[in-house]
Amino acid sequence: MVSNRKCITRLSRYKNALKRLKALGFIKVFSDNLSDAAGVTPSQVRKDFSLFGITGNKRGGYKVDELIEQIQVILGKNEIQRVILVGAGRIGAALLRYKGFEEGGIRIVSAFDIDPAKYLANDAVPIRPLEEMTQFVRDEKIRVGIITVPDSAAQRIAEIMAAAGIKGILNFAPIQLRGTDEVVINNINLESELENLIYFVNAHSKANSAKCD
Amino acid sequence: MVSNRKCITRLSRYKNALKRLKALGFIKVFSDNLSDAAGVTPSQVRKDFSLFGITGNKRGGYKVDELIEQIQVILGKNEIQRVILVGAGRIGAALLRYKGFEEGGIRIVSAFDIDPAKYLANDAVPIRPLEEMTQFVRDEKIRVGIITVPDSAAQRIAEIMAAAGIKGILNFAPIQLRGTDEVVINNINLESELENLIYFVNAHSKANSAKCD
DNA sequence: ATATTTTTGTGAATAATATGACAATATAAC
DNA sequence: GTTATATTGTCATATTATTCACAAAAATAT
Ligand SMILES: NC(=O)c1ccc[n+]([C@@H]2O[C@H](COP(=O)([O-])OP(=O)(O)OC[C@H]3O[C@@H](n4cnc5c(N)ncnc54)[C@H](O)[C@@H]3O)[C@@H](O)[C@H]2O)c1
Ligand SMILES: NC(=O)c1ccc[n+]([C@@H]2O[C@H](COP(=O)([O-])OP(=O)(O)OC[C@H]3O[C@@H](n4cnc5c(N)ncnc54)[C@H](O)[C@@H]3O)[C@@H](O)[C@H]2O)c1
Repeated sequence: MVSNRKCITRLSRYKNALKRLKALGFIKVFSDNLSDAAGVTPSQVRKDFSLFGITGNKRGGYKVDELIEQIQVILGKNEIQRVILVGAGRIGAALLRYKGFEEGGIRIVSAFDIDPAKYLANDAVPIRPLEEMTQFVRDEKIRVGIITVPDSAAQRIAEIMAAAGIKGILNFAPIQLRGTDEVVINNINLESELENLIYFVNAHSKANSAKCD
Repeated sequence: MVSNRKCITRLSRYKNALKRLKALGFIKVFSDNLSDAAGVTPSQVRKDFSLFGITGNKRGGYKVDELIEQIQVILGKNEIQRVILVGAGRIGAALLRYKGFEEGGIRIVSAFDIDPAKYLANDAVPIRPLEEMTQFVRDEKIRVGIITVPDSAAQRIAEIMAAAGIKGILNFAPIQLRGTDEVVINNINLESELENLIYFVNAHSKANSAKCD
């Protein structure tokens, strides 16, 4: 098992780049085509592949179709990944209705909320009472959940998810949920992403005005 | 200038942790309180601070208020950061209406779209025709933009933004926009975040079933 | 057939990050 | 005041990630 976040993220990038290259008619690629398309170095590509036991052909590169297939298997894309979401508010609803996940083999099968005004039993993705979540997760053997509730509720929802058997959580609430041996957590903090960007924009403009001295 | 993404992200985390600690009544903190609250090691905290020239008192720790203030200045939170958004669709609308950014000193001052059905001249955050963006950015000296248009339009919007004088872009479209010397880009790919999570959930369950052999 | 070229796969070298260790020093205890 | 104690700030060390370099292998050219 490769336990390097960045490396897995690159794998997603390679997969996306490969799909573009395939659409452009490429049948095979070399590590430097792919690295170009993915914005990394060729040796990074080869090293990553080596880590996952992906092999190509000396002087022949990699067959695009096979490569996509191999990466997809590593990323679990050989089967549809069923996911639930808790908190059908603004951002939750945006995610629920996004078609792109399904195209990538990720299906949000149900949402849950505490607000009865949000319930929608017969939608493409039903929105159900929170109380039904635990049973649903157990019955459907769901392992991945998305949290889009207010920060004050996030920790509690994470605990309910973990107790129900969820093994991975994508959390959008602006609190840093801590993972355990049992549950992997990926915290997305959009304000922090903006702060990060703003820091670099400011640092950059200072560096440039310094250059002008 | 510190040019380490992770380090800036930690700074956001410290800031958030400090605000929580302050709410709990802390007047001063030590590197190990803070590291606990932020989920890093104490030496990481001190190392980061040292990098930014933040100093405390030997045996006295750091005064919470001063520390928050210093970090906020580094992150540009001493002034309101004005930001625009292009693509007032599902995810764009969720971001537009999110109150949390304003609380953190980040204000989305206007959105832009090509679909006249989306225009809303007199909303809290107006949604205007895309054609008005360039002028708006110039007049208002906006430096940061958020892209929430379909992937097919993202590259073009990024170029228009750059030409108008935008220096930093937070991109939600699932294509990897490439930064330049002039423009910093932070790509958020939510599908890739889910793929990442799913990889670790699967890898973990395999590792555990292996343990059971 | 043989030589030349191209490209992989990987171990070694380098670079980037994080942790550890501890001297310096401020505070508190006596 | 003196001693003991706690905590920072930073340099040394360890760990992790990336790039380099090149032998091995396959394809192509001669
Ligand atoms: N909207 C954004 O653009 C945005 C941006 C960054 C972060 N976030 C974060 O995402 C989260 C959701 O934001 P939002 O704007 O969608 O908020 P929202 O208020 O629109 O939606 C929250 C939803 O969660 C539901 N909810 C509340 N408590 C619950 C509970 N205990 N169990 C189940 N459901 C519960 C509410 O009924 C509501 O439907 C927040 O933590 C917010 O900080 C949102
Ligand atoms: N909705 C989600 O949850 C989600 C999740 C992951 C990624 N994304 C990505 O975010 C982006 C937006 O997704 P969405 O679901 O909000 O889509 P959407 O179709 O709801 O919204 C897109 C908006 O962009 C506008 N638009 C299109 N072309 C434009 C142009 N050239 N200039 C200005 N505006 C333009 C459209 O009029 C529309 O309002 C997409 O790239 C999508 O892949 C969305």
